[in-house]
Amino acid sequence: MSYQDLFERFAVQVLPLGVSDGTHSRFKSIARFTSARTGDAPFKGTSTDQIAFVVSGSAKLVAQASHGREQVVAFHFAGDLVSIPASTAHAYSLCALEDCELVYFPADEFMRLAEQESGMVAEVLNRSLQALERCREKTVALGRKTAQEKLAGFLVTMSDRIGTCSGPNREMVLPMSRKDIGDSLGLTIETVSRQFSELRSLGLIETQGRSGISLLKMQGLKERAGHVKSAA
Amino acid sequence: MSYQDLFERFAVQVLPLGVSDGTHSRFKSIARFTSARTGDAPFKGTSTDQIAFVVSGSAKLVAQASHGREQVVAFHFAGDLVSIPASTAHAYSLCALEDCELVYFPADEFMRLAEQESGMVAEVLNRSLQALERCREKTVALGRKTAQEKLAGFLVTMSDRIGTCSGPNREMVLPMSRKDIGDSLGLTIETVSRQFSELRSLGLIETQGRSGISLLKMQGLKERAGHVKSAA
DNA sequence: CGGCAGTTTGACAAGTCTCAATGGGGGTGG
DNA sequence: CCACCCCCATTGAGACTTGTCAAACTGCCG
Repeated sequence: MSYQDLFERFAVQVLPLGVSDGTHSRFKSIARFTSARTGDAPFKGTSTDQIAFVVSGSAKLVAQASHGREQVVAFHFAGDLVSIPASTAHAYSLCALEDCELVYFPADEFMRLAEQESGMVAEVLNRSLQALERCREKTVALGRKTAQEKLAGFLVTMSDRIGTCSGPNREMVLPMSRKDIGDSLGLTIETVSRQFSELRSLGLIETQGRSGISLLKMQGLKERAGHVKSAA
Repeated sequence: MSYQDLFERFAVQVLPLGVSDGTHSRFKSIARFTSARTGDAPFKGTSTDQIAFVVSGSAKLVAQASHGREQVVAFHFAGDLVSIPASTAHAYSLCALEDCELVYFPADEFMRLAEQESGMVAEVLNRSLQALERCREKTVALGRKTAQEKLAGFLVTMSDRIGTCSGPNREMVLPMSRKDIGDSLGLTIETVSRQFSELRSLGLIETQGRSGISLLKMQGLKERAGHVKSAA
């Protein structure tokens, strides 16, 4: 896809309707582009905050702790806007799960421009609040849930984001490996695998190959995710 | 403190400089006020998103999972703006650690008004991004750190927010109990207590009574917090 | 079809949780 | 102002979930 087209995808989804031509072209002048192949981490070691828009593909936002430990902070898909902080206590990077096309900006310039269009800041704020909400939910899972609850909750959440309906079931193709899932849930590969087997033997899911998943009993999965009753 | 004064505290810290009188008074007209005594949770069970400004005191944002498990998602102090979501998979509430004075708003009305002042949305966005950053750092701690690293990191972070310098050391009075700390770090009271003892016997901290803490060796604590080297 | 990376499964170790008892701080009432 | 008492914190022993190490298996790609 041409840079022109990539930018337009960003503009349609993020710039508010009726944005002035001037703002449109100013964003275009500071936009940068990159294609990341699976496994690439284009922002690794960045010394300034970045804002990236995922035009296509999927990616994981990874934080690195000492002793080579990695924590997946969030997964992102086409249409998502991701803020990638410069290194603080932990080093962050955005790593492609599938080949990705990205439009990105230095965060400070992006914010400066955005402030000139109030609808634009509001759009970014909405997306940030959504990211905050997801991060809070992940916090609860990491802090207070068992391995099985973590995986059940993960599958339910993912099916909302990338799943398709198939009769009463939901199906999806996970773009991430068992290691990525483990690094996201604070578990090891082995524990993730054991819990997949457990959910399979409980009849809650079926798997097709390495990445195909069918959720057979959404209700049962949600119950096992350890949510509070009020959440229907 | 009078409602008038409470609102002015909010206005000075959150409304942008040079905001119009109209906006100022519109915010004032939707503002609500409450005083929470230690242990009170004024937004428990709210069915709509709320935005709260902490004028004085300190509070914890708590998420409730099944089986009575609680996860402290964030601690907040005077001057903080907190977004409290209506219940989703988990029920959230803001609970006072010390007596609090709060100014709050229904989130939807707040956002609608904010959008009319671009500087206002930008201010809220900045604060949200800071909250997101803190939440991400917590995610790393919960997912990939040992009990000792969690507590060391917690003490370092808290000292940045509420600590005072005392020669080469940093001192603080923690407003939260061991249970709150455990619920924040995904640990039990007992494990938190054991790690306090361990850090004490390593000569990294001293404690005065239940809540007084002196951090004696910041460098040593940061190393034990499991941060990556690059973070000086 | 063959090789390899990723996944599954098993046995064992370790860190944290649970349950229980003791100790101490700090607030309250005399 | 002091003493008492209750709640929180600390410490200990044993159980359990998850991590670690190792081996076998299997999709998937060339």
